[in-house]
Amino acid sequence: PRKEKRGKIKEKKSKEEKKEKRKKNKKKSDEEETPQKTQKRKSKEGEENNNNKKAKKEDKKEETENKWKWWEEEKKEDGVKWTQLEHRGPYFAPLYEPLPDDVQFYYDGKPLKLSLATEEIATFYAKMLDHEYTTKEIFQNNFFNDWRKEMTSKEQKIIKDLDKCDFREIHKYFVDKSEARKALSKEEKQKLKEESDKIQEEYGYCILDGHREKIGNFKTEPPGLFRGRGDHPKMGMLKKRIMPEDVVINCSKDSKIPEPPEGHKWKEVRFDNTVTWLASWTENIQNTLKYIMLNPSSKLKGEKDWQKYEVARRLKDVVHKIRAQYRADWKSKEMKKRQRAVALYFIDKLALRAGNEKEEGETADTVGCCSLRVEHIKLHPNLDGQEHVVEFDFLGKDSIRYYNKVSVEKMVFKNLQLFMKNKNPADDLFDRLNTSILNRHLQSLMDGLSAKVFRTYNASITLQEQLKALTNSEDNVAGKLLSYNRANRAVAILCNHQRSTPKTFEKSMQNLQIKIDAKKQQVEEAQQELKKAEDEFEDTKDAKAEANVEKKKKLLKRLEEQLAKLNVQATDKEENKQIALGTSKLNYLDPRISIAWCKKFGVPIEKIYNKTQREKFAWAIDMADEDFEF
DNA sequence: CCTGAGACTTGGAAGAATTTTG
DNA sequence: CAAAATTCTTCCAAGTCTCAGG
Repeated sequence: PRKEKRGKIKEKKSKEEKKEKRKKNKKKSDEEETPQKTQKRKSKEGEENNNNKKAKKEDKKEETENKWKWWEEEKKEDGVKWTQLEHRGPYFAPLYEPLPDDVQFYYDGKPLKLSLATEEIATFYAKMLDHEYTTKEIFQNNFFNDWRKEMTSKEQKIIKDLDKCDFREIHKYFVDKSEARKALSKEEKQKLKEESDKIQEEYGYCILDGHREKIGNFKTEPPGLFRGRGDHPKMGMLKKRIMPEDVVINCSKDSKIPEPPEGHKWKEVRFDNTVTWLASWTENIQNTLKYIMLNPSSKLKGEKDWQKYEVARRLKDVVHKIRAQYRADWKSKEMKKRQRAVALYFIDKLALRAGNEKEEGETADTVGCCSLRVEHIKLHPNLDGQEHVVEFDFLGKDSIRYYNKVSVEKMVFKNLQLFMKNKNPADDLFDRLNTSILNRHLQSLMDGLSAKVFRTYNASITLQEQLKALTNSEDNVAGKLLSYNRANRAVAILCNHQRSTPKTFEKSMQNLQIKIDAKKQQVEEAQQELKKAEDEFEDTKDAKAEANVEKKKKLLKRLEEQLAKLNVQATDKEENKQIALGTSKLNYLDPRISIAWCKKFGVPIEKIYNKTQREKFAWAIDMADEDFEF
């Protein structure tokens, strides 16, 4: 309680202090708004109903006024995460609604009425019918196995072959249903939205140390079929419905303890203030825990995030020493040390993940640095004019392929040859190393250092360097944003953050090209018209003609700018085809670097961070000025 | 040291909402 | 204004890493 008080007082005080600052900021950002935008807003004003607008405005006000600036408070003692935690417990997935009687399941061509539980599981499969998953044998087998377990003995006797099961009518029912939902009237949609807002309002927040904080995932996961990524041995297995009896609640002793749904009990209620989760349950596929935790905008998550970047910044001070040491260790007499040094080199240079061991047969076969196998690399003494080239080809996290050809130092190359000698393709490359050995070593080099810190550090430092190299202060905002995206992209490539090419990519690229061509045409026409106007002015020398010249000049300039913008867009799009920027932006790049860049070059923060991102990075937005250096 | 449990971060895809376009 | 395109949000799987206990 004492702590809480102190926090509150501090908050109040700081609020007053910041009021001035905020005012200034607001003015500034208002001014910075483009005229276009203001105009749009104005034109909207007329149509939109006043009530709505007012409500929105108040909403916005509240947002800025009530924010908890936890980063201005003193830290809690080690290991204690909160002193007060109150919430409503998870929101449970809706119960199964039976199919209407005219929607039937067919076995061997004949309609078959299923028991409720069996029918529910059948709908899981039916819903996925046009997904590639259902064509895979493992998926089908796992599903059928688990499905049969839940059948009545009578059903078990009849349903013996998945190929004889016809789910198409059920499938169609759900397709139609989702179409119908899309086609609802505005009012009906509004009503649905209000209902979900109400649930969000009730279950989506908790009270943490006197502050209302948003929860990240307040709903239990609905039952369904497990979809792993890549070649997952468990794909298609039945994910069971979570019941209150499965759920452990965590909250503070003196808080209002959440009520389980009527007729039910919690598995357990505990009061553990050394952890950050509000509720947990064990998931039946991998037998691991799942948690309900806070939203990234919360203090608990934000503080940790901030701390992560501070650790990475400390690495910056010692990284030269560490690099010198692992280079020296390449020549160590101890095999163990050599392997450690080469692995660390990969982690540092290529931003590979640590690579924990995984239980065989339980998950897809993926690897990281320490778990690389001989079959994952090829050594080329010479390749495409480069020496000592290592060709990596393996599946990493989420079964995303890592493919890279890297020219490495001679000593690394020699070591790799040594590590691979007399081994089978399926043998571990670093047979004397694992993540715990590596991390123990790293911890001894710097407090808080582990393998993943290198990824954070290299990502952030790369962004900072790239921004420095690419940004041209003469550019307009669009040009600067292209530079930002390119810097971001360099990081995403480093971290191997890939996405599948969007389905609409080719088409939208074509459309853009058409637009560019049309704009070029316009520019040419405008040039001709300007010429004509100039000639006319030459002849007549009258004021009207002069004004006309000015007008045409302006038009041309505007068109040229628009063309440039389109070209920038096209470049950006093409370069981004298979790169996913989101993960690095959200998890690896110290937000203060981006914010400092925005401030320095007069780019509004909203251009690089959307609302959610600004909420997550509120701490950074508040504390970073344009001089921030990572 | 090794092992497994536990807690927490990181990841792309899919679905929903919003904006742009024709 | 509807359809298409784009952006944002949700979903939940899959990593990392620490710690307790043998």
